[in-house]
Amino acid sequence: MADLTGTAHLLLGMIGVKGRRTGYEIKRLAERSTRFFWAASPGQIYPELRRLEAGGLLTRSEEPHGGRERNVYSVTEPGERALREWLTDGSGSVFEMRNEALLKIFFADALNTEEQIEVVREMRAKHEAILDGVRQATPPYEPDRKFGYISWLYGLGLNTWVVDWCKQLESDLAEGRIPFGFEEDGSVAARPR
Amino acid sequence: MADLTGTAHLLLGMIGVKGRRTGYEIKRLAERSTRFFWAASPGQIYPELRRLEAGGLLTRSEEPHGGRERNVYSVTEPGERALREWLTDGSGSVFEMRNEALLKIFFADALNTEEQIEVVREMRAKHEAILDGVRQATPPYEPDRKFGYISWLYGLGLNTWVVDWCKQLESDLAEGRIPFGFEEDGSVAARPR
DNA sequence: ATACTCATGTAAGCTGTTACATGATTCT
DNA sequence: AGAATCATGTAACAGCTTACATGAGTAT
Repeated sequence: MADLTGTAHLLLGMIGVKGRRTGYEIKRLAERSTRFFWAASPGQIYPELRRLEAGGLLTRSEEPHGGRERNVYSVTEPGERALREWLTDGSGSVFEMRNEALLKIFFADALNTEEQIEVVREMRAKHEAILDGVRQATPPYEPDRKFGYISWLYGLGLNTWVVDWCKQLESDLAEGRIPFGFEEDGSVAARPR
Repeated sequence: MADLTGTAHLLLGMIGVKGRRTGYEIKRLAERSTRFFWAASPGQIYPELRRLEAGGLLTRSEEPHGGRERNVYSVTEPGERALREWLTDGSGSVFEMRNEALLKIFFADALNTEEQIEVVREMRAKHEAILDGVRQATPPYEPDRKFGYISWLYGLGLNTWVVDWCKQLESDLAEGRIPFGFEEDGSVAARPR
């Protein structure tokens, strides 16, 4: 089977580590867990499940619920091997970020102080909203599945850090206490953080 | 002009806030500044500049350097308005993250302790590499452009936080000191971080 | 009866990347 | 002379999102 996409690894993991599942279940699971660091949309999930089935990494069993269609997927041996391989291959892993609010901050020299503060506030609001989402998605107690909880803690910690960073910057800007002063001699007087 | 893409805002900002520039200059600037939170590839930059010109937000002036083609772009009045509007519209801003190493951690229950630590180490290595890149891109002294420096500090701070988080988790795993214990009664004894 | 959730999927389109192509200039 | 950098661009493709379509079961 050719190179797997990000979504493929997500599906393989969800089914391989957490057990046999339908596309719908994975969709909901992803919405409340991996969404913040690895999003997956239904338009991607369903076709990818079929591809993985065609590639022999998953098997599908039709288990209708009444007259309602339902496809439950399980991992095959090759699928399990592919999953383990991915988890342990030490490959240079993808890390990407798109932060529009930070891009605005990058260009904020063009704004007055009021507006600058507003941009930072906007960024903080964004991450506070994410924090709300993370908190609502507190994982259930599963002693043999600690790593769901660990990555949840990451989301909590990271976004809290960002919110604090914004607060600090907001107050620095509001009180004219410019964060790190540029000295007359050209040196940068970095404020310890 | 229709809704602007992310790249369009980047270009508008680079030219509008930092002054008239060629596509090549923007490409290099983005590589050492916005890359970490808003990437842009040449295959996107050049066509988008042309689109913005066609839309009347930029003007192009041909200024060949010897026999070497060179297009310098400046912001028009509508372009400046569009830039200001974007910077101050308080729109719900994009924040996206794709963190493959964290996805592996999410599924790490399927691994043994050795392998789990290795996955975390991988994640740390990634962010240490990013930190190197950020440090090498230390912005120059520009007293009237503090916000380039501020967003640089963000990159420094954020990635340092992640590296520390990984270190903590690694040692917790290595010393069998499992981070936050699940108690017999089902409660979670969260270790303060 | 109605709305919501379960459940699966497709089609169109957007955004972006990678790889390639071209050619001039400058540095070593 | 050769390598690196300046400079612009295109073509193909990958990946993902949005919106739509369909229909059955369940709760109010």
